[in-house]
Amino acid sequence: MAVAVRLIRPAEESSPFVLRLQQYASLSEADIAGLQAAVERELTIRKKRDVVLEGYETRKLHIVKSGFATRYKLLANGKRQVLSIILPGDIIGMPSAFFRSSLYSVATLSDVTAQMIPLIKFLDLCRRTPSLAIAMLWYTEHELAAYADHIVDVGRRPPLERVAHFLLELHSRLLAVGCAAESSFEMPLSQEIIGDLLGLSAPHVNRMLHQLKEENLISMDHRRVTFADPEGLRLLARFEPLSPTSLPAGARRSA
Amino acid sequence: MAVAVRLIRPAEESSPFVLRLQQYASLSEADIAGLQAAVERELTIRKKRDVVLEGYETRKLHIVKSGFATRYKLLANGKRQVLSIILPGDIIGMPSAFFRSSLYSVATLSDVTAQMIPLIKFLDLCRRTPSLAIAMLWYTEHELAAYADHIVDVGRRPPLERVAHFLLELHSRLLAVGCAAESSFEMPLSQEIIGDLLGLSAPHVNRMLHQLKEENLISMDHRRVTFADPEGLRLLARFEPLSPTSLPAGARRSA
DNA sequence: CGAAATTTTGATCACGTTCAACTTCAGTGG
DNA sequence: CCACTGAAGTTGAACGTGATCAAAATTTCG
Repeated sequence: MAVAVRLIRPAEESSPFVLRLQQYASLSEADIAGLQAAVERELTIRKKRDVVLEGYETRKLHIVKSGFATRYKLLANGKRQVLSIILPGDIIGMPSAFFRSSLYSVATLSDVTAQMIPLIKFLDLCRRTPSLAIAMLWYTEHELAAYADHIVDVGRRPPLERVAHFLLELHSRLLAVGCAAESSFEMPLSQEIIGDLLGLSAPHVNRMLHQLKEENLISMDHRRVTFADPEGLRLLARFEPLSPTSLPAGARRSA
Repeated sequence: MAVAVRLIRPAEESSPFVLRLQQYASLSEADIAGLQAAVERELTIRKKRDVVLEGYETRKLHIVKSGFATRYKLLANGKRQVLSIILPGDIIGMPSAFFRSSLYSVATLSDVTAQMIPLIKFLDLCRRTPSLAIAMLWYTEHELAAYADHIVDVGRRPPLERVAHFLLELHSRLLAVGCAAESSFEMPLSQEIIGDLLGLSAPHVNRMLHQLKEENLISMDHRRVTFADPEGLRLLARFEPLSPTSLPAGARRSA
């Protein structure tokens, strides 16, 4: 009765986004084709550009194919809170496009290529494609759980664990989209951004990173992070991967 | 062309949940009837009970009709992070029911009456009712934005603003479900819980609350909070209500 | 009415910020 | 190719905030 969740034909060249949706609900060839058809255009945004600006209206979704970006908010006191790191397979304009004016800003960290779909078109597609709607619901719940984890991080985890937890989470997400090795990865973020993500100052992030090195849990070379002791790190951070989503029987049935 | 969003017949006795969904997409009588039909049973949970326990599997959604609860996580170091306050119209089991085992715990703060729907049944209903699926997507995006706000609160807002922001947010949510007066409300939370919500210690919450009183922004009598200077409070906290959701034209069209 | 939970208060202290200087690195144009 | 420039990383010292702990006062509830 239990079914393997990730039965995806390896031959097929799927986008990270489609790959991700497949985890949540099985999409037919037609469903995927419909999604592709809704894409209005594919574009590349250069490094360090703003894609979405807080306060402005957006009615577009950008499905990221490659590259990295940050979703953040600037406060009146000059501080910045980074809400999330956007990786391939993520959607820019979520949740911003669902509100009158964008709640947050998004800026690219690297060149980003993305597929643009107007929100209305996307919602219409969801209306016509129940399994896509279900998959999207699942996708958003997943996002919600990630945000919840972030709240716990920032609210109650001590700085060292916070940094450790963040490294593990980033790695597992990068791994899922094929942007990381088994136990090392290229970190596309400055320590200042990590600080703004975790609610710490940049110098303190630096100290915590060094402490993790001293305790032989990680090693760093330029921007490459290697987990010297993945198990120890997981133990320290009490990291539990979010990914293993469970699929109820009903979700696989076709409409 | 612009349509009033909350055109709801006042005569009709709608649940806070349905009222909320109506904001996101127009549901037909049949849609609502279908939702009611999916309810397996209505139940009342007594004060201070656990509804969901972290680590256990849940496959049920509980739509809250009345009462309050907290969604929280216990850390290994004995600390607790409260993720959100659950009010009437909210769903218990979200996002927990979407994962193999529940990510968080939920405990009631007061007696809670709720309508139980098995997740599978609910998803099947979404599959058959596109407008419900769309409304739910919207609902979850809204939840996501609330969590994002929470991250900003805990990560970068100074304690005084944090508490002020929290009071305003709670009030506006209570107001939306008819559990608050224009500028005062009964606060169902101990200072310890507020602390665990905002990442502060209980004594410090106490101090901040007193400071707000001293600055004549609020007044408190037992558990009743009154906004003495709502505008000043909003200014201090830079509070921007999340509620005004904008409805794209497409969302109102029927399938 | 008594017991338990919650609020309030104060004193101490550690943690993490802040700020500034310095170093290293990466990218660019001469 | 190297010198230059700006960004990012690193370090240290001083400071202030908010945690912690404990005790007292008050409220709530059984």
